[in-house]
Amino acid sequence: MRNSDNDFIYCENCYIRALTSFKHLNKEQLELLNYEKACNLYKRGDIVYHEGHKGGGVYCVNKGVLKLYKTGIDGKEQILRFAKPGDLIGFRSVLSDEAACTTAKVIEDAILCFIPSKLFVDIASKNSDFSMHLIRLSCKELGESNKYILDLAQKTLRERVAEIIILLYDTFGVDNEDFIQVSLTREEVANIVGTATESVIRQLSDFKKEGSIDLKGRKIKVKNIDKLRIISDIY
Amino acid sequence: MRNSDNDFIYCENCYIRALTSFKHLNKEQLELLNYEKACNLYKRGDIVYHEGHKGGGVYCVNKGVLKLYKTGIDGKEQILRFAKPGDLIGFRSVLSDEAACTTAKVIEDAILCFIPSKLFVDIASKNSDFSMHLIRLSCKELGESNKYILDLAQKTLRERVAEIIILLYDTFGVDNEDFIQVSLTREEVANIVGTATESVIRQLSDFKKEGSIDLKGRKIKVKNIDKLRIISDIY
DNA sequence: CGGCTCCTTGATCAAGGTCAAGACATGTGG
DNA sequence: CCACATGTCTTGACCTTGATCAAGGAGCCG
Repeated sequence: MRNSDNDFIYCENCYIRALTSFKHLNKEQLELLNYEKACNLYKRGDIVYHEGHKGGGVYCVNKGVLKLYKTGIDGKEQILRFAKPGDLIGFRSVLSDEAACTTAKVIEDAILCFIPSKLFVDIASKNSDFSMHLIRLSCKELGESNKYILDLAQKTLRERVAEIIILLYDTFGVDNEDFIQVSLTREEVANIVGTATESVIRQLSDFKKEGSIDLKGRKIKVKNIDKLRIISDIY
Repeated sequence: MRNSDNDFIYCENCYIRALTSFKHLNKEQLELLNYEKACNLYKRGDIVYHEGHKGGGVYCVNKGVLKLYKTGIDGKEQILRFAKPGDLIGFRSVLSDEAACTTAKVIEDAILCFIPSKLFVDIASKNSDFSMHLIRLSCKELGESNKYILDLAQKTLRERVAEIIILLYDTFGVDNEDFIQVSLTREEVANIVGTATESVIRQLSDFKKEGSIDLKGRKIKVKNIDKLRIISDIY
């Protein structure tokens, strides 16, 4: 984490705010938020918070990309989701008053605004539009987690890898050459799919042979998204 | 579902209410709830709501046990959680305004009180104690789902079966002979663990040979919970 | 009794994990 | 500029886990 007073963001003018639950704040709450929040620059590899620690607050992603993961046997990561501009992270543990159940690590240099628990909970309990938006958020995430449980339990590796490519495609979009705009190591992809690095590599090169994708270093080019959708069995 | 006017439950006197988010209602809201809710008796096997359908409301479990599952390939169920007295089901889809992502099926005869969406959302948006309690609920569930994703992705069958026995133990308790007080078919156990019926059977008989459990029909007697905890690798 | 459903066990097989080795890319210091 | 080290990627060989198939047993009910 780096101090970056010159990067100070005024909530009033923050265009990211429209994407978040904070769009429901009234003027007074917005001023409080602006006053109490702290914006900081984070570099690739920085850890924002650690699994098991009580989070002191919530982070609003203004710029960059993070991965949220749990650490399992032998330190193997299981990536649960990514966070990008407009996403709120750490609110689960703050709202349920439990320790963080994931670790948040920066994978693309980021600007994060920190909002202290107290203020966050305070606003939530006073502003029903805000809190209803949060409920919708956590219920949506819950739906996604439940879906992924089914996938892990029942789908084959091939189906899951196809599904993850689609997820990355939908989450990060593609550049003008159809390369997905995120750079993950093979190991990281494996840690989303829930498999071994070698297995992901094999599956990716199968998809390449079949003409569904192309590979250029860490970048994945999507050539036939429909084929992948059929494989991943989204019905 | 059966009508059961004689089973009518007055929210004011309902001792289950103290266990639920409804304990935060004021007198007026409680009267509304009492007036608008509908209590019904359900028999084992009854389906309360179906995956994919827009839920018309939320159910409060007064008595009985239900399983909540998603249906996967070839109709194979993945059980996500159970609901017992004091639990609220169906609120995820109501609050996120999505279709139900699970099916709710009765496994022990139940009394459920139905609360229409409109009333439920209305109360949530007006009563912040109530809505904060709901947030906490969904965030907790989210934490559990995330934990299970890690388990499915990284743990062996043996570890997962041990873990599920502990889950059932904690959720349903034991009778005076240490038998877990829930009756699940082997297939249902397999559908929690995320594996084949035969694999669960083999693992259970292994645990029996090792002296961790005893089996009597569908009932599981826990003989050495600590050993199971070590196996399931909860640290 | 026959006809269910569920449970159990054995045999077989494939998916995918693990191990090992080499390729490739990148960065560093001499 | 080269030699070397480091980290990631890739491929092949092998082996384990657990899925699948098949058959028989136990319990229950009309």
